[in-house]
Amino acid sequence: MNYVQVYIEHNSLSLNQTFTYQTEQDVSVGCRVKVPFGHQTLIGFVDSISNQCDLDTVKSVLEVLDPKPLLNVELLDLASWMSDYYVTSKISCLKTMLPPALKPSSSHTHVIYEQWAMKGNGSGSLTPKQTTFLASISFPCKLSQLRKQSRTMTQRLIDQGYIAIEQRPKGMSMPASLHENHSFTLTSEQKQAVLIISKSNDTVFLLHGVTGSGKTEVFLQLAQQVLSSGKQVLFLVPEIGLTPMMINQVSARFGKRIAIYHSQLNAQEKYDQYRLVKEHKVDIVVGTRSAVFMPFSDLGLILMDEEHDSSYKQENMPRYHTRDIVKWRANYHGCKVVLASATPSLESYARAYKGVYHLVTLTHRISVSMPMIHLVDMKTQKTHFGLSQDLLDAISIRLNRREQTILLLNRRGYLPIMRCMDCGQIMTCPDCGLALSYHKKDHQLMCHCCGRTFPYANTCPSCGGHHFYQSSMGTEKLEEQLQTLFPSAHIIRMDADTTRKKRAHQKLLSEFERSGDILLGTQMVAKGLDFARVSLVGIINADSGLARLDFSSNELTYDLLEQASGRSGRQSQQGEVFIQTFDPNQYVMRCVLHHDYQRFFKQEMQFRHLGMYPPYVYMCTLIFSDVDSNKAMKKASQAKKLALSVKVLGPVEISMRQKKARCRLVLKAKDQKTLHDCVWKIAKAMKGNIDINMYPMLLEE
DNA sequence: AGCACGCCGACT
DNA sequence: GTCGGCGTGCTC
Repeated sequence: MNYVQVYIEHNSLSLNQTFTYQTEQDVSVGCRVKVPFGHQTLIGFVDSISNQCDLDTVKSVLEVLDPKPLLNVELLDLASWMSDYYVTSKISCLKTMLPPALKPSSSHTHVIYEQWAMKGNGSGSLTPKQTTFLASISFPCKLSQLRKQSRTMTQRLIDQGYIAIEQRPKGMSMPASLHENHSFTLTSEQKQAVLIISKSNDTVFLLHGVTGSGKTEVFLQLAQQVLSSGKQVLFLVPEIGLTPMMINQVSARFGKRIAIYHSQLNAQEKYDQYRLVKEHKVDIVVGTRSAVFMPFSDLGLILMDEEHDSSYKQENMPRYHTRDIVKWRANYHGCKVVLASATPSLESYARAYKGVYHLVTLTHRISVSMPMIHLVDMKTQKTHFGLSQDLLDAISIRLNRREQTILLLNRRGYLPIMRCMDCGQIMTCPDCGLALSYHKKDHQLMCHCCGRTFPYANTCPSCGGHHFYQSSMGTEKLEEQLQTLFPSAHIIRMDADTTRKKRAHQKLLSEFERSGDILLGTQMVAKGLDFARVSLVGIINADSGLARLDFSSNELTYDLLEQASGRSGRQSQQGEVFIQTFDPNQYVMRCVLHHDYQRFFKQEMQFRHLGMYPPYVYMCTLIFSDVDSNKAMKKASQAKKLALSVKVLGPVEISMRQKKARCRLVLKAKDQKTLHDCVWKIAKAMKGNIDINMYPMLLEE
């Protein structure tokens, strides 16, 4: 008789312990089992196995679900470390590591495959017609497309092996491998960077390269070296939808032995990719946050592009940061890590500054110089619908020259705030207490915090008035107004509303590349896009991020402005950027004006030092919620009494969530271990009735 | 997290 | 007398 210690499928920290069951079946550590637990039957993860037990009541395992462990030793170790490091339940860590298909009680959804034609090395003679047909094909392409052109010739070419067939899950794009035999000439700076990283004995590198300095090529060269030594490479990107060019480049270079893993894949697709890695059938994985848990056996290099990006931090439990996981795994595999960004996180740059990371810098753009920045002082400019005359003139010039413009407005919807002209009331969400936005297309009000929608009746709920202030605007309204100003322009709007459908990103972007004049959108247009004809970027409301008074709002604003600027003038002509601000002397604006990251870093570090914020301290937020706001406050105060060894801010009441009032404590400590121990102490005392966010990137929820 | 147990007030 | 509130504590 064997006894197994299992973690139960409950995310609560109060159940973060093993329970012992008996079984006669074969089981190993890392398998899932079905067990009775109280009045319910649940799925658990086997943590350890023993042949004796000192408990008097032990129930039996009902069913062993996996013949083989789902996770290897490395990943099981990683889960333990994560659970401890982020003060979360171990089961939540184990669950996030698995593709959804392997999560408990998943119903397998079937994928539809489609056939792709690949270039094959066929033999046998061809007729002249067949030869020209074969030459006209740009591989890879969909087989159905070829069949449409000529069914018989396609079949003949397949039979003779000139066309090879590959099964691909439907919807997965196959990049054209046009660049296959392209020669890659590196600038001396790039060569130097590759050399330093590959020759050095250090493990973590911070590659700081201005936008357009060719970080990708450095990545690809490093990856090539590691791949040729037979090891695997993990290439992390912030969000797949926003970096299609990057994916195309990587897959064009490394062809078939690549797995692409991101949140938009369905369960089956994810499972397929997961298995490819597990069975060592691929050598390189390109993916988002969740790809950091791929079951590599022999990892040789981890590349993390745009390392400062906030999408690397998971906002649900467990609230891990990909960078931490990357470093842990690199340490386990004894491999190198390259963190790269044009605007590194203060945390990483501070570490590089201290020599903890090896700093490598790329200062030159490859083809053209950095874009010219104009700070537009909105206090003195005359404006039309929130657009300054300078920016409007610049747009007209681009339209005449058939060049493209990108406009950034960080608010979606039509009217972001509905304030009644009669009583001054703002319409708010009953669940969150935050302002509702009016969306004209659906004719409804939406809460951008929880997504709840309400029908719009053009009536103020408190006084019955019918008039609302029209002063603010979101992307939907901007699009409408731009269209009246430039009636013949082809305007494409990209925000959370227009990209809801699968693959909508790609559709909008390729439409823009083909025939668009103006691309307008929220944050998502600021990053990673690389269009040759874009020579103007306009940032409509550059100050909006600074008003939030979060410790990281300056950093986020600098990052957004610098990244957005980088979209302008990437290939032939020098780009221009118009930043509309009410405070052009603010230091974030000054630093962006001169593309001076160093100066921004030094100034911001001073501010962080004065305010005792990261990276000078380790920080954690604790949120207590209750339908009764007094009770939430009471819980928070109670917890505060336990936090003797660290500095505590709060409790403060923050916005509601799911009809519950919330109170927040912020804990800070100079020493990581002090903070860690203190949070665990509180977590145990409060029995998990608490929302913990270790090392948050933002305070505001 | 669920769910039972248990200890108090107000109702056919 | 009983129904039902939700505080406390247990689940191998």
